[in-house]
Amino acid sequence: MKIKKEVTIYDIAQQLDISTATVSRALQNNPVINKNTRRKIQEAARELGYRQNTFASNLRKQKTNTIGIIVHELNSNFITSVLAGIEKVTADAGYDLLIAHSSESFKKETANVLNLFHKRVDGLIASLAFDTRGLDHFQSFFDKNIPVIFFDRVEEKADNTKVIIDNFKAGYQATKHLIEQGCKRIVIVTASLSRNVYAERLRGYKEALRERQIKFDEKLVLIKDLSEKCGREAALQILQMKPRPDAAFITNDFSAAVCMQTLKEKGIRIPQDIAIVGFNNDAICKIIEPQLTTINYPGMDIGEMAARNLIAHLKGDTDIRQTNTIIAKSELIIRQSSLKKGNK
Amino acid sequence: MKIKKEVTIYDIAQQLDISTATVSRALQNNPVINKNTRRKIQEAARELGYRQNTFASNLRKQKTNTIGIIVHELNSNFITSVLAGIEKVTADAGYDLLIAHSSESFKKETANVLNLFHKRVDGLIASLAFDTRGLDHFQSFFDKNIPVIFFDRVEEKADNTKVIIDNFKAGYQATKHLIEQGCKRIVIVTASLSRNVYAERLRGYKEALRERQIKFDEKLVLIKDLSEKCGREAALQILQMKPRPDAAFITNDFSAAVCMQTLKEKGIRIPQDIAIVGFNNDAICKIIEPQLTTINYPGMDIGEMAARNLIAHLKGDTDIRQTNTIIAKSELIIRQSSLKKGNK
DNA sequence: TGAAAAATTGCAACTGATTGCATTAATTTA
DNA sequence: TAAATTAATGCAATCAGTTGCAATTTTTCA
Repeated sequence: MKIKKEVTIYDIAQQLDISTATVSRALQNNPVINKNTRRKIQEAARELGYRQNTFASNLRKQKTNTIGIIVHELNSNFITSVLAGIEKVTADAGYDLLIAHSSESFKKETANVLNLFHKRVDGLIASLAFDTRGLDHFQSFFDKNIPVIFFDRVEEKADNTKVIIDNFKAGYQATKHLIEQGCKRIVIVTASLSRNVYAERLRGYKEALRERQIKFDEKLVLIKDLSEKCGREAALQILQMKPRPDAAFITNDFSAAVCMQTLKEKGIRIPQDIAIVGFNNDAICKIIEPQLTTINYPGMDIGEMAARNLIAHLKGDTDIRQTNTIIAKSELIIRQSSLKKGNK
Repeated sequence: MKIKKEVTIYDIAQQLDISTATVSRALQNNPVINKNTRRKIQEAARELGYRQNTFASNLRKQKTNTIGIIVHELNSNFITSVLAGIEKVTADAGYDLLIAHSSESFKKETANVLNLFHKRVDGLIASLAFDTRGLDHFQSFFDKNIPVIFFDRVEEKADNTKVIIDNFKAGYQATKHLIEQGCKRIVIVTASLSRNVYAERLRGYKEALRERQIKFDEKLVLIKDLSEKCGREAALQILQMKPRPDAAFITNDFSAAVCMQTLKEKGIRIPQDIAIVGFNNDAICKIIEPQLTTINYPGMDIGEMAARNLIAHLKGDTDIRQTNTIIAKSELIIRQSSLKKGNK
């Protein structure tokens, strides 16, 4: 099979005996070109099987119509919803997406940022890795005034636009709910406190305790990585504690599910012996036994907000430096795993 | 803040008073350039904050070093593992990935194919959407001899390289296992039979029945979309059937989990009343109660194989037309949900 | 020391589309 | 009908690298 030569606007121009300038304009539907000519050119393009060379175009136009996205992982319901939300907005506006994921590694994140910078994305939407500290690796973007919007895992102090939920409130609500169920010794399983989301959730937890005059006990705070393994570990640690805790707020649904299962294996009844609250409202919440009380994390909304905001920047509707923090609504969803009422 | 002007190889050339040709070669670490010159140029590039213009480069080189990936969804464990496998291989070989997903829509898939074609990916790895029929929408790739490799959801008749598991065998094993547990009326929940994977699994199911002289009953085949809703529906349908089935082979773990849960709610005991086998070996298998027997679908391996094969094509090690079908190993993983032994 | 070989470097064409400005053609107006 | 508008098209520079081939410099070896 012969490989067909690539068709360019020169070929079209030649065939119709007109200039490439006219062809280029016609293909962009520029009204300055005569309607008939335009139609003729577009037809010829179709017939010849012309495809635009994005590189030549990007090179000349000095922009890519592409938005870069950096997330920590792909395999969570939350992230998938965020992506869906972003896609919904950007597709309409005619932008392409370039998705990179850091596997929770700062090193990979840095590489991704650099890569997307080289690829010259017009803007960036990012959620930071676990161990990312500071935003120096985004400096290249800041220097060139390329808009960057963060979501979920953000750098709180930094002066950037961010889309987040009120993690403090979420932590507070979850804890308050557990207290209202009569729990007094509430374990909290969370991740590195240098990551805003986790620090805030803990702060909310503390506040709820304080409000009800329950003394905060350092030993009930378990800092983990929110993996499968960590769910198991947390369960075992909980079993070792005495007096035994009567509730656990595990800031990730999957870990919570594993933890709950491990506890059940050891003969602990949920929620009677230990009440459990997760975080995210992943699909698993509803298929485990008992169903998991959790915080709904509205990924789709967050994605949409981030994308909409970014596009506003790109269109010049808003100044990049006019940064702000957008708070999405989250809420406590109460299911069986935390309802001790029957126990009273 | 002033936006810095972009640094090009011309700037570097000027500063060092050499030609752009030398700069270009040096930045590619071309050994034809003197080591010292190379070092000097690379240093200057770093100092000036030079970043390569990929478009100019791609335009001239006529290739992108990018591999396109089209999947039906992102939010499954299986797909995520495949992506991880692909990434592992391609990253080493210096390729970038462009990931698109079709949301199970043929229309979106077509758009994605076109888009990646315009983006001039050097090769493509794809898994087809539910309702995709034929491969005409890939014709542009075939015409230009751009290698395309399919995995999981493939078009069986088509003459392309594909990486799959032996779905027939998987269906056979799952069914045989259930029969060995003493089950006689085995429901199979699967998806559109025009999609190879599902058709094959059903064929395996039939074969296992035939072998044990169990009559095949059309009414026990439920064609669904393998969503959450479908798990619930399947459960309700099963409850309606009389005599009641004693097993269900649900070709998707998540659906199986939902189905199982619904059955449990209705007072059915698993596996005593109804044994259940899923498909994929997603993480949920181990966190539901009872743990789910399933078919392990080695996503990572499949991704690696597909990527390795594609890269071999790209490097010219193998002819694109020398297509083949690569079968990855899959296996039955037996857990509680199907073990009726205690029942006998 | 001088010629041949090897190592470096540079020239200039090339990749394909876009766009400011000039030119030409068509239409309107006085 | 000539001048003035308006509409349509083309010229040619530009975007930033890459690379075949030629030219130059350096090294090697007799």
